[in-house]
Amino acid sequence: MQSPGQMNLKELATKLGLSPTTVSRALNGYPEVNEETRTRVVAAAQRYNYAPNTRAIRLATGRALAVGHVIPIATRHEIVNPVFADFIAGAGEVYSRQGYDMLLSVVSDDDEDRTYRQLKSRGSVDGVIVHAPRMNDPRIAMLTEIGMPFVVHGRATGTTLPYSWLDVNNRRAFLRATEFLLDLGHRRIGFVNGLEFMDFAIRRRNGYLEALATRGVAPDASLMFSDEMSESAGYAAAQRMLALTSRPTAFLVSSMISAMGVRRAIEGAGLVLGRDISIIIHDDDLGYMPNGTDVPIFTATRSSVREAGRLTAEMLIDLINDATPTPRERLLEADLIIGQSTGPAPKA
Amino acid sequence: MQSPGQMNLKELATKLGLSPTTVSRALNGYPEVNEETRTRVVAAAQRYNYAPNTRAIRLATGRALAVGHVIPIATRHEIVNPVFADFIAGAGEVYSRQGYDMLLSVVSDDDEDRTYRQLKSRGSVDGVIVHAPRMNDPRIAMLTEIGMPFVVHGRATGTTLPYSWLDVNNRRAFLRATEFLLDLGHRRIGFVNGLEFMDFAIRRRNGYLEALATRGVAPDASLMFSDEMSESAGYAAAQRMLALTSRPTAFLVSSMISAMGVRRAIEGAGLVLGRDISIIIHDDDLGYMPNGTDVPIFTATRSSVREAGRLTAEMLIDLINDATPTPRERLLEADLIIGQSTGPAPKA
DNA sequence: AATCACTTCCAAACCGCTTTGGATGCCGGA
DNA sequence: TCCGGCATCCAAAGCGGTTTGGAAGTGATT
Repeated sequence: MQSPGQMNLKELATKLGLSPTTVSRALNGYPEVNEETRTRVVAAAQRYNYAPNTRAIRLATGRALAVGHVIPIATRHEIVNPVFADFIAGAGEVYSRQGYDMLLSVVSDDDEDRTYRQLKSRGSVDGVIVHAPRMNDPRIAMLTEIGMPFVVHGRATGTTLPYSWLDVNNRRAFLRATEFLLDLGHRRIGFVNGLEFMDFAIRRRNGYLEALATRGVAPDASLMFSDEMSESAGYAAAQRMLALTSRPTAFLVSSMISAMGVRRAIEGAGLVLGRDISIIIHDDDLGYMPNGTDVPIFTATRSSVREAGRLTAEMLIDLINDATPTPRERLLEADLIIGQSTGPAPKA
Repeated sequence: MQSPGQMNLKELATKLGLSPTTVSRALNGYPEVNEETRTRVVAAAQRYNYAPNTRAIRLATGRALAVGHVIPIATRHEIVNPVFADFIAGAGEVYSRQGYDMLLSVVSDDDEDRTYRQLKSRGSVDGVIVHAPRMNDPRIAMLTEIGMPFVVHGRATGTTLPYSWLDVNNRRAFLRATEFLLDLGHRRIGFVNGLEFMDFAIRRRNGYLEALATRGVAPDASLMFSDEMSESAGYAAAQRMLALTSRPTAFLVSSMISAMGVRRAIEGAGLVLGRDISIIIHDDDLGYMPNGTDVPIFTATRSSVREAGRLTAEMLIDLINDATPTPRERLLEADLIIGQSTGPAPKA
C-alpha cells in the first residue's frame, strides 16, 4: 500500500517499547506524557524519518486539513481569470504555513454547484473560497445550506444572507479615479469595464457613474464598454470609442491587461498617451505585469490581489477553526498612484 | 465528525438489509453481485444521496486519488509564471474527468525539495507534475530516488536518468522563427529570451543560434537579452537594443507578455511595427491574451499551454495506473502563424 | 443421492491514525 | 494502614471504507 519501508506509528511504537497511544500523544504535544519519554519519542521519529500518514489522520479526526478553490471556467469564453494565479499564490503561502492543503477544482461553470456539493459530501475539504462572485450569486445560499464554511473573494450584491467576504472597495476606487480625471478637465471619459454580471464590475461602474453625477457630467452610453478583461477586448473597446466623432479624452480601464489593448488602439491611432489621451487603470499588482519598475507607467488605483489571497485564506482558516463562526467581513481600500499616463484634458 | 446526517456505507447497508461488503461491491461494479440487487443498491444510494467518504477510501485503498503540482516561487523575484494558470486549467479538466483531485503547493524554491518529500511520506498524492525544469534539474533524481511518479512539463538538459516528459520543440520553433526573419532579409535580430537557467530558454537560444549559424550570420551578444518574461523586462530589453547605433530590424520575443513591453518600446521610439521593425513571438495561446481575434497580430510560433496541461495530466495518470511504468516522452511541434508584425527588412 | 461448480452474499480483518476509559504505581495526608 | 489524587501509560474502540476467505443456496452432472 504505502511505499514499503515507510515508518508508521505502530512500528515506531514497538521500536520504542511504547504503545501507539503514547507515541501519538508525545508527538502531538499532549500533556499526559513524561517529558523524558517525549524527547525520546521525538528523537526516534526524527531518526526513523517518521511522517504521519495524512490519510489516516484525516479519517481519524474527521478533518480534511484542506481547503478548496473552485475555479469556474466560463463555458462560453474558456478563459481563465488572469488574476487568479496571483491570488492562489498568496493563499498558498498561508496554507503551507498552516499545514493545510489546497485543492483546486477547475470546472465549467454549470458544474460548479455539483462540485461544491461533492466537496462537502465526500469530505474532501474543510472550507472553500468562492471566486468571482456575481450579482445575486446563488452559491452563497447553497453553501450556507449545505453547511460548508466559505469566504467570498469579493461580494455579491443582492444577497441578504450574512456571509464572510473580503473585497476591495471597487466603487470608491473608481469614484476616485473618475474624480481625478474630472479634476484634470476631462469630460468625455471612456470606461472599459469587465463583464457587468460580475459584482466587482457593477461596483466599479457605480463609482464611475457616481463621480460623473456629482460633477454634473451626463453619462454617455457610447463611452461605456463591458467585456472580458483581455488585451483584445480592451483594444476593440478603445478602438470603437476612438472612432467616435466626439472621442473621449481619457480612458478608465478595468485592468492592466485590458490597458495593453487600449494602449495599442491609442498608439495605432497615432495619439500620444498622457498628452492626447489619458488613461487610468485598476492595477491588481500582478507579478508579471508590474506597472513600471521605478516610476509607474499608468496612473492607477492599486490593490494587490496576492495580498488579498493571503488575507482571504487567513480568514477562511480562522472561520474553520472557530467553533461558533460568525461571518467576517473586510474591505480593503485601493491606493491611488500617479503615473505618466494622465495629463490635463487637451483644449478642444 | 462528518456532517451529521451524511449517509455512510454501513447505514445504507442496514437500510437495504445487506452487508456493507455487498453494497460496496455493488457500487464499485464488482461481478459477484446480482444485477437485481445492484440496481436496488444504486437506486438507494441515489435516493439517500450517498457519497463515499474519500478520506476512508484513500486510507483503505492506499491511493491518494490526487496529483500534486508544486509551483516554485522564485524567492528573488516573487513572480508567478503567467502561463501557469492556463496549464493548470488544462490539467484540471483531465483530473476532474478522471476523479482525481489536484493538490497545489505554492512554495518558495528553496522549500521545494522538502515539499516533494513530504508529499511522498505523508502519502498526499499519487504523483506530481514538475514545473519549470532547469538545466540539470535536481528534482528528477530526487523524485526517482524517493519513488514518486512524475511527469515533467519541459525537459532538463543534462539529465541522464530516464524520466517522463512532455515538451514543446522549443529549439525547432525558434529555429524556424529565426529563419523566417532571415528570409525576410533581417540580419540584426534582437532576441528577448526568458531566464537562461530555464531549460526552455536554453533550447530557444540554441534554435536561434543554429539558424544564424547555418546562414552565416554572426551572433551579436548585444542583441541577446535574457530576463523574466514580464512586460517591463521586455520593455527594458527592447529599449536598450533600440538605443544601439546599429539597432536591430527585428525582434524575436519569448512570450506574448514580453512582447507587450517590446511593442511599448518600439512605439515609444516612434517606430512602426511591421514596417520599421518586425516582431515574431512565441505564443502560449493564453486565454486572456489571444494573439488577435480574427487575424493574428503577431507573427508567432504557437503552442497551447492549456493543451499541454491536458496532455501532461493524462500522461501522469497513465503512469500512475501502470503497474510497470516505463518513461513516456512526447514532443509537440509549434505552429508557425503569420501575422502583421513581420515584414521585409528595411533597406539600410 | 452425492458431488461439483457457480452464483450470491456475508463476517471479519485491515488501512494508520486518534481518543476514550481505564490500569498501574507512587506519594502525601488522615 | 488506608485512601484519594496525580502522573504515566496502555488496550481497545472508533473513523468509513475495501478486500479476503469463506458460507449458503442453486442447478446440473454422475
